Amino acid sequence: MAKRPSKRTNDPEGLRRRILDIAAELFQSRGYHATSMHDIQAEAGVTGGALHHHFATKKALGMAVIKERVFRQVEETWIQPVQAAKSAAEGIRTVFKGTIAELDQRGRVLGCPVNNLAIELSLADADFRQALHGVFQAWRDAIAQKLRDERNKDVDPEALATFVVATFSGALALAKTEQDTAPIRACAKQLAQALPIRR
Amino acid sequence: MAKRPSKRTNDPEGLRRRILDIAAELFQSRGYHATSMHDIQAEAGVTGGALHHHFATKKALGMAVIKERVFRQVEETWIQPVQAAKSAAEGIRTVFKGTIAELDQRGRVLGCPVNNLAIELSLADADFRQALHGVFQAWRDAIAQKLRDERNKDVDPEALATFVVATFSGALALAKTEQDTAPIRACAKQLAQALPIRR
DNA sequence: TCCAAAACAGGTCAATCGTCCTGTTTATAA
DNA sequence: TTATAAACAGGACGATTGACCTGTTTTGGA
Repeated sequence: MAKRPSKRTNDPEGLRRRILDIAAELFQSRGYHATSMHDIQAEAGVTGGALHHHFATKKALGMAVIKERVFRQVEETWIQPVQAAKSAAEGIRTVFKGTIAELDQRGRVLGCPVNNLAIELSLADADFRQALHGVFQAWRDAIAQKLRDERNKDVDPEALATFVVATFSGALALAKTEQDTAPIRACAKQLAQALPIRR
Repeated sequence: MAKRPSKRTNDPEGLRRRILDIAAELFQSRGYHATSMHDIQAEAGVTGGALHHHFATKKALGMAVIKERVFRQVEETWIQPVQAAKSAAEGIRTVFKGTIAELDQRGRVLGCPVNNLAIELSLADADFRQALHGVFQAWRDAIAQKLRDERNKDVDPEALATFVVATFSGALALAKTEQDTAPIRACAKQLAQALPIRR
């Protein structure tokens, strides 16, 4: 018995994931306000009904992007590598090197996903600010914890972790404006001198 | 003879300056895309005709804000103080300290004006990117030149200057998201250790 | 005094924004 | 099978956006 050619197959999780992926991509490359719901609709290939079904408002979509995409990116590119490294300094160096290599390979520098949204949305909405603050905090905490484990009395773990996060975010902002990884390389070099236990 | 009560007094330069001031303020606190021409019109107390007469497009207004306001802010808060300081390290420390004091006094942290616009506009428009790149360059050059004057063989002036600019921008982004100057203080402390000739 | 250009007033315009509506199809459990 | 809710289609909605237009007033040089 031949199956009637179904016109549609419901896949709520897959659709939701596709919308989130596209939204995260567009929010990073164009910014939140410069990306319209229609853009996301067209780019993801979904109808307005489907988009509204999964995310009733643009803010809900933005919050989901932060909590389910941006946070995960920070976990993957920073938190896990730092935890897995044999020392904080080693982990930080590795992440910088990896970032530079990845961006050199790709054409464009889009900047730091957390920082991009943080700057555009922190003052616009309290919920956005809190969510982004949480991402920064987790990022910083992972580095601080690694530094704490090393029990180096010359090191202030919290301050140094904040310093690393700030420098990375700033370096990517400069690289974005310059469309070149040179600023990141300069910061990686200078930061290496400021990190403990050179080896 | 009593003067006829004139309904209007033309003051093109004053009006232009007022529009630029308001636009710079709104672009910094709300962002470029989140600020409408109507917002600027209302906030500056000018008519649509006057606004359009001085700035035909929003982009033209944005470019003028970058070149005539943001650039000037960087000159005043960074370039001049660094040039006037007895050493680069001393100048950098002074600017950080001044920024912290100013922000602690004020309620809100709006972030770095250059960085705010750079992140939102660098990928959106080539002219914006170039203009903002120029501001970053002037900022960095001033610090690099001061470092070069000191002829310290252990210091790479360009790299260290980039490092300082990145750290400052990133620190203000963190402070903006946290609405607290703590990240800037942490960065100032860590940066001081990385600067040459501690005194 | 006269006149051309600049400065400004006040509103219109199509396009686009985010939201939401009604209807249809698909999946799920009884 | 049947009922019920979730998933999705496709557009409509009023509000707002940036641009710009015509008309009036002011200004400064001839």
